[in-house]
Amino acid sequence: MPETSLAKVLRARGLRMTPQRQLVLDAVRQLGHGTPEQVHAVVQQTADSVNITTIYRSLELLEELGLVTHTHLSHGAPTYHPAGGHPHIHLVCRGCGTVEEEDPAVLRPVTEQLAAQRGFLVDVSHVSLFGLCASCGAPA
Amino acid sequence: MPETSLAKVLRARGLRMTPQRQLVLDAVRQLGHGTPEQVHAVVQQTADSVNITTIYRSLELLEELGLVTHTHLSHGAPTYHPAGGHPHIHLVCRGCGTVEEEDPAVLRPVTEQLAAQRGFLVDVSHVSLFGLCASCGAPA
DNA sequence: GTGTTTGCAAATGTTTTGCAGTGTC
DNA sequence: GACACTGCAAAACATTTGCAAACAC
Repeated sequence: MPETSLAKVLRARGLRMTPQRQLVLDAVRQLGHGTPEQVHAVVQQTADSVNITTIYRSLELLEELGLVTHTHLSHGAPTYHPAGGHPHIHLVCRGCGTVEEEDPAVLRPVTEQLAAQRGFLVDVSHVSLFGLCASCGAPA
Repeated sequence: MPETSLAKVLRARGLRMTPQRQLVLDAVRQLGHGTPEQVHAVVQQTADSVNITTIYRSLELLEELGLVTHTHLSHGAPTYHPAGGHPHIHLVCRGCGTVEEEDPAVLRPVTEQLAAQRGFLVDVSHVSLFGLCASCGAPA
């Protein structure tokens, strides 16, 4: 995980390296997964003048560059997370709102069946499952 | 599937039967699945003066009554569909945008594993899987 | 007639866009 | 010194709320 790869990737496209972009990427990595607002909050801890608009634009760019990806969780809130690392699916708890990550391998039986049966190719990198986590599911 | 059950369900709660509510329910059933805007469009074919606000309020009410449910699809767009019928999961094609329905039973292996391993209880009624349908997945 | 429901308008929250100034290369 | 990037303000969009008029019961 080369920390300076961002500059390199940007330059390869004729784009420019800026502190804001590095901060946004760092924030996503630190959060693991987070909404644009959460990313904004983290970035502002270091540079409080960074505008929310820049967060949106940077996230979009980083996604184009393949450094982050996003999914849509419960209420439709977009959630960004680092890409390139291990792929994973999301387990979203409706009780406490916690987001856990899980190995996409658990979906194997499902994806295989859907492919064989329907020809539908599931994009496992964008799967979110809703439900109740261990703490919320077990009554008190 | 009693078509007049709406009036009954409403009355049981001290609520009132209105044409708007029936139209919204009919529209959801006709669409199979649709966003509030799509529902609005369908309702307006019959009564063009119905306000979008009423669509939102009716959908919320119908959901409370257990007659429809909703999930969040790709871009976070809320999608409503009839409830009480057969439960199902959604297969959303990123290529053509088509939404197919599938038997939640295919998820059994996954839900069992997550329950045993993590204590996470998946709500199968709200599952959406993204990917490519047979037509879009197979090149031309 | 009473109380619920509707439609309109305005408020809200989130994301996008335009533009002039700033900073990177 | 060009041109990309940022910040600010305003626009766009989806959804929610307040309120008076209209309708179901």
